[in-house]
Amino acid sequence: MRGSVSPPNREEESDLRRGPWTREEDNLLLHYIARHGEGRWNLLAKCAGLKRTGKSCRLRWLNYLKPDVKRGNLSPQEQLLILELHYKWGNRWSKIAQHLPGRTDNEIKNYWRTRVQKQARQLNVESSSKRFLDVVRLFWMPALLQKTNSHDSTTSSIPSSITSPSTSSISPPSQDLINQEQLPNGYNSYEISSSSQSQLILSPDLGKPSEQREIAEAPIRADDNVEGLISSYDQSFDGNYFNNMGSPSYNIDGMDAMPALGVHDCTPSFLCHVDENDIVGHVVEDSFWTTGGLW
DNA sequence: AATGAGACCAACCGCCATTCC
DNA sequence: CGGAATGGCGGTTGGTCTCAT
Repeated sequence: MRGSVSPPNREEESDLRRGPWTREEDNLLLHYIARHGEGRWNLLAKCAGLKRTGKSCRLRWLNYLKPDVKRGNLSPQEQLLILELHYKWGNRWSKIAQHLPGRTDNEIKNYWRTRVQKQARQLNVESSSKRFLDVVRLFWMPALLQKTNSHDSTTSSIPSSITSPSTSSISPPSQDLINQEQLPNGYNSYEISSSSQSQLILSPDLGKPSEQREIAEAPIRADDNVEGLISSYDQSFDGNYFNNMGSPSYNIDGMDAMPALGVHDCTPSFLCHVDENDIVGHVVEDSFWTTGGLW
């Protein structure tokens, strides 16, 4: 038998506290671990004078009190990494968490359930399905990547905040092209402005947005067959997220992009909406493009 | 100002594998 | 080797917060 702590009897069990931790409990746990280290959680709980199960103490420590636990929103880089790793490993939250320093499996799981699955629901697609993975890979990840670029590059002319695309998508003639930039992986960004807003448009090298309008396709609706479009991307996928001229793509609003899929107009360019409030912190992984073949 | 819906997240639960005696 | 304790994991729940009406 490991250790000498017997399981709580009925009386002790009814005495156990549950629910949110108090500051005093946190202090007890912190001080005990500082002196004696972690592990042997049932014993620890008892010795520390906590009326909690060992499991509860362990969870509190790992998910909240441990000094290296990072707080705050997930950065675009971290989100990218989660999408990438989930694609590889599925719901192996702890394994995924190992690759995001300071993030807990619980946090990643919560992120997946609240953000990612929500998008899948809105698309009427199983979040574990190939189809949804394709959507994530082809539309969401590039949007996040763009957020990453716009946040990381101090010299970039890509605006840090880009407004939501209108449903008409492509700029009317009254809008001015205020900046054009060649981005890595063979696509261009166009920053355009009107009196009320600016938009960032990403596209393969097809010319200015106003010219691209010529080949715009009919709007895509929720019940349209997205699969065919996805497979057309797959066929031409060579490490970039954009195929050649003539293939349709979607409006997409960064993190909140997925609801837009299927309900906004379809255009031959790629519209990003970046909410700068989402951008916090940094993470290291820079391997995304270099591992493009994986996708 | 009240309230209802939805989002978020900390905490719990149940199961399983491992460790220890 | 068997049984009990423990740790770890993924799924779920419920409380709180935010925002729209």
